[in-house]
Amino acid sequence: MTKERMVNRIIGAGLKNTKYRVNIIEMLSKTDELVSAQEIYNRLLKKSIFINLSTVYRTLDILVDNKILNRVTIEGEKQSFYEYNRDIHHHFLICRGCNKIIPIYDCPLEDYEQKLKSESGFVITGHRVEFYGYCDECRKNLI
Amino acid sequence: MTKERMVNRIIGAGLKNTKYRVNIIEMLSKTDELVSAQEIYNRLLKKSIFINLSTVYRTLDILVDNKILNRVTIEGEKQSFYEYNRDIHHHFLICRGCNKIIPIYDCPLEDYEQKLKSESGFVITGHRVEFYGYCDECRKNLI
DNA sequence: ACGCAAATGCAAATCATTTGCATCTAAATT
DNA sequence: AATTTAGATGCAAATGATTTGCATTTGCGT
Ligand SMILES: [Mn+2]
Ligand SMILES: [Mn+2]
Ligand SMILES: [Zn+2]
Ligand SMILES: [Zn+2]
Repeated sequence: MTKERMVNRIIGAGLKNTKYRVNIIEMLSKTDELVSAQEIYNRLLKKSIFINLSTVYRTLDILVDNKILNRVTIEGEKQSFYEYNRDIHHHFLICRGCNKIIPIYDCPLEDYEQKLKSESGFVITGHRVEFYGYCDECRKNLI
Repeated sequence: MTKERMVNRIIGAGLKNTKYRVNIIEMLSKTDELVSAQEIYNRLLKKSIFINLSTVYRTLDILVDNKILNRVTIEGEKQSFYEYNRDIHHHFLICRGCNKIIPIYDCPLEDYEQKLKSESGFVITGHRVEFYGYCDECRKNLI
């Protein structure tokens, strides 16, 4: 993911090319972690990038609206998380021990959605799936 | 669900039997809707039951801790919703048009969880699944 | 009826997120 | 290159759901 491609995605969405937008896209495109707004702010600060927290929020909103990022909400967590949108349908495995969030690039629901559609009359436009449990490491610490 | 059984669930959990706890359990046990704390407050008010909103929250917390109710969070909604816990594993179908939430008493993930367990080394303790789309009625209004 | 721990009411605090408004900047236009 | 202006940003204050501290009340065992 070159800086040029990021700028192209920003401009392509009809947005102004600003350093903070590039910074945020850059950070998220380099990880598959889910990162909160506050954590984005903290990580930028660590790199001496002085963005205002409300600009972080506004930037995230706009980038989500333009499908450059995804907003993800996790059961039991009050803040939202963000990830770079790679246009790869996926779900999450979430450790209740260490709060690690692991993406799963696999979907068990494709067939089921068809079934649901015919049974319910609903037009299904998407779904969300999360698995909860304990990762290898945390499992060991469960006494 | 008789009032006596509700009182038994409360006492069985080691809690004091109070009118508000019974009122809230009673309300939720009579519907399969997901209801927010504020909406619970409003519905009680309509029946001239004058509970304080913070008591609603505290009661919900305790009843969730004691597995008498379930707390449910919905993608894109900031408040939590509550349902009576019937100990029946289920998921939800959510209409993006009218925000109707329909429980689905069926689970497409039982086999998949096993697979995931062996592949990831995770101990899986639960999952969450939601389907989003448009119900019959709202589909018609989609131009 | 008495005593105490638990439950409640009320007001204030908290926390993530949003907003109003003044100022600044990207980038289109002269 | 200077000018213009819509859109972006900073800052402080507002918001909305939820939580908390503390005084008062209530359920329930004695
Ligand atoms: Mn899927
Ligand atoms: Mn299931
Ligand atoms: Zn873990
Ligand atoms: Zn609908």
